[in-house]
Amino acid sequence: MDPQQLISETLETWATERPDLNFEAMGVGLKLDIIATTTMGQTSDKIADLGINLGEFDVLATLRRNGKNGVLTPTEIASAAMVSPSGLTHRLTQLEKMGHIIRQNDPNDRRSSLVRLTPQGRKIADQAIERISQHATQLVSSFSADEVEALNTVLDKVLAMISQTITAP
Amino acid sequence: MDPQQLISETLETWATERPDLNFEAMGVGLKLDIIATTTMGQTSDKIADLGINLGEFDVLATLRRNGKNGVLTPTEIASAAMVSPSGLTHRLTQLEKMGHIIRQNDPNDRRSSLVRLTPQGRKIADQAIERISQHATQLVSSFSADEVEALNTVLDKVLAMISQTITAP
DNA sequence: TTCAAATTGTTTGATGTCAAAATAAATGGC
DNA sequence: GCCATTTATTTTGACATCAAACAATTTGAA
Repeated sequence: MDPQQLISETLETWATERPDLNFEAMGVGLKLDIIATTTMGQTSDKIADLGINLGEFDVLATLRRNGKNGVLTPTEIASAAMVSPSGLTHRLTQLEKMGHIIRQNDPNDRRSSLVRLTPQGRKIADQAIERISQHATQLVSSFSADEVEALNTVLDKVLAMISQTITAP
Repeated sequence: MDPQQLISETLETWATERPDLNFEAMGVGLKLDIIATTTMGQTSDKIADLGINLGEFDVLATLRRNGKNGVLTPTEIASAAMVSPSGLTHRLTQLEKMGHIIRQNDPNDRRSSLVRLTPQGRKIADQAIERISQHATQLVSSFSADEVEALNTVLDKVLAMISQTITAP
């Protein structure tokens, strides 16, 4: 079913059934969610033939962005990738199997380990980021610079609102 | 890690490592994704004590919005809830266990069935939609009517863009 | 120094989802 | 009317994720 029609129908029928409630804000949230889900799905498709999913890309990207070293601890990666410890362990295991990273002992802390990007992993990360940035650019290609600017401004405001809610639940 | 800082750091470091690429659009996508994920997580928390998750709420809501009948076939629900057939089966099974819906035989088509909202399920749906709409309203409470209007306009434009991409992959 | 508390990464168990196969029934061209 | 095709739902198998329990190690206060 067409997302736009689905959203407008949902809001209209709710307004009929529950005229005591206000659904304008919920409509914004609904749109945001569908946009995010759809675009992320498309992005995932763009890199599928590289053999990685978005979560695994996130790990490679975090390492790739970390300057020349390409070395981080699992804790550091988990924080940057916003993934649970157990989720990260799984991603690292997969990436290690593919040869995109290696796990080494941390000489300073035997509880920890060092995750290092391999040359092959770096290559995959570079190919993926090219496709991902281009796909995003294509999606907003119909917007003017002013419109993108305005969009960024309002999104930043929402993000600030959300951060408040996180720190004070 | 703070989402805003995470996004800005990500964009800055990518710009350093890959100055040949443009990351402005990707930044918009990143913000959208984090906003959607975070707000949906908060929304999920708001209804957790009702014993349902967002997917299950979506099913109840689809039935609740369907006028006085509160009866739909699984296929109709799956289309409206944008969930796979197998995913819907699982949701229906859970909801039936809780007593929020019942599955009846479709007298006109023996392959199909009729999913009916119980009075209990209707009550849960009503409680949930109250909390969800209020939470959304609270999240955009710092925006003026004009700002919400502008946000809706730009989101509609993005949605239209996405629908194109879907129909022509 | 010693040992309780905190930290790090992994394992385990559960959940929710999807794709594909399976099952059952309706439809339509001949 | 027959039978191949389509449609509706469920089942199966796989996967990514998380929370909680766990094992190993470090830290810090008495």
